[in-house]
Amino acid sequence: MRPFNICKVLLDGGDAAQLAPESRLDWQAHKKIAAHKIIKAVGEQLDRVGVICAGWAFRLAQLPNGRRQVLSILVPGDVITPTRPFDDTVSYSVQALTDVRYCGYSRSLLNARLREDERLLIAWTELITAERKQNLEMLIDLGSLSAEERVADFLVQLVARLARRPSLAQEALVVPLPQWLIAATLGLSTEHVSRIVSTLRQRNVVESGRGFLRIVDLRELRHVVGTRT
Amino acid sequence: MRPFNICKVLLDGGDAAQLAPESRLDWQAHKKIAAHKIIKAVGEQLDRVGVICAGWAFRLAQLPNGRRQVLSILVPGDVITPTRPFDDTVSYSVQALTDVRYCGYSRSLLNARLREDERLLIAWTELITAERKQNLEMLIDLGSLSAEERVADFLVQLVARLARRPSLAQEALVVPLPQWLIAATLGLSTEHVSRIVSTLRQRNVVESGRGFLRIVDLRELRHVVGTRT
DNA sequence: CGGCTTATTGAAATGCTTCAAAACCAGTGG
DNA sequence: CCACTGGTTTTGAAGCATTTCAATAAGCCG
Repeated sequence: MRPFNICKVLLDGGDAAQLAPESRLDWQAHKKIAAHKIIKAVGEQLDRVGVICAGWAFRLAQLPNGRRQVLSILVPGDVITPTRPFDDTVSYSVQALTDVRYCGYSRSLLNARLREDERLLIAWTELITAERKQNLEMLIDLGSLSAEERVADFLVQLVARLARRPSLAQEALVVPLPQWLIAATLGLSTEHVSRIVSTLRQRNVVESGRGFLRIVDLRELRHVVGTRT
Repeated sequence: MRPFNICKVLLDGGDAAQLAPESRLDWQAHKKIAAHKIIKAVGEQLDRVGVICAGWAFRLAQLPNGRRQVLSILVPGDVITPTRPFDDTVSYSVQALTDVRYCGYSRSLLNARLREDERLLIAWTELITAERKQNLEMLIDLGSLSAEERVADFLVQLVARLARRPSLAQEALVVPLPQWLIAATLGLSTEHVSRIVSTLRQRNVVESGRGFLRIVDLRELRHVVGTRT
């Protein structure tokens, strides 16, 4: 597996298949991280901007009271710390969900290129805008939707994101998410998520198993969201 | 009231008092908008980047089912569309809460300056990062906190933001928010917000009246958040 | 004043959580 | 290869936080 080139990722909307690294960005050989390990811890200093080449990860906020809120799910092609070409500290930890391979590019070189190349700067801006939009959609979900609608919308959004990555198209409808992760993302209890997934399974909308979930009837899933949305 | 200069806003962390416009940014005389009017509608094209000079506003998502989710509160010095120096369409409407004065700067000239001046680009990046952080904090609130904790944390965060603006310091503890707005921000019903505000008032933590709320005991408010956070 | 938006309060309904217990599955070491 | 272990999923029942419904009161604007 070759690394994602961050410039291509930026310019081609985050897919760009697997291209050779561009020497000027001072590419760093990809690192491998085992499932459940922490990729970036809170407060860590970053001199590199990482892109996920393979595997899934998630961004997590640990609250003092022990609760955990998942802030976003990261899939191959995603930039691990998108707001960080200039800023160099991590606010929320990023953890591997499955085994993950990612590679890093020099922050300072990337900065320089962003200023040289307007197209690149625009692309990077769009990357951030997209992330922001995801966050806002999530906010709307948590603020205005019922538990079932949240689960449905979450899956619909996730599938939409994956569909934008041609290289992931084949497996796009199987997501490697355990239910506790979905619960922590949507602000629900794992038990309730289990109940919701059960009913969806009975209606043949999804299949599920230990640690994964397969979308069978995307149209119906959209309909669940649309029902009250 | 003189307009906020967007460069100063960026470089000086969003305050910078009221400075004369910088001709190179093609400053536009500030516009006045009455309370409750829409400043920017969804889908509108923007050739200018706006900064609020006076008054409060909010960013709103209108759901098909009629529910409304407030995405952020905007105070004087805030950039109305922070991700839009490059992108030119509006995803969520922005409405005036009180009477608002704002002024616009040419998007294209700002773009050019961002590329010329590294300090400015960094400052702009930080602006976006701050916005993003606000969104994520909100996500954590909605996902993990009880209703009372949400209200308390919301106020604490808001006061913290205002405190960073020296020019607003005097009035920093009176926020012109009707309860329905707080409810729509935190994903609660207005009735429940009313109940929560009532108990806070009985405990002498806040005072409240039609359309405003005064923070009396910030320390206690923080304690409410800290209790379970 | 009259009308409209905002705030308050109560009682009933509900959606979700919590607690508890069991089944299940994947990996580990004997 | 099997039994053990730890994490995940499932299911049930009770409890609670928040919503909904309904009705009233209270400021504010023309």
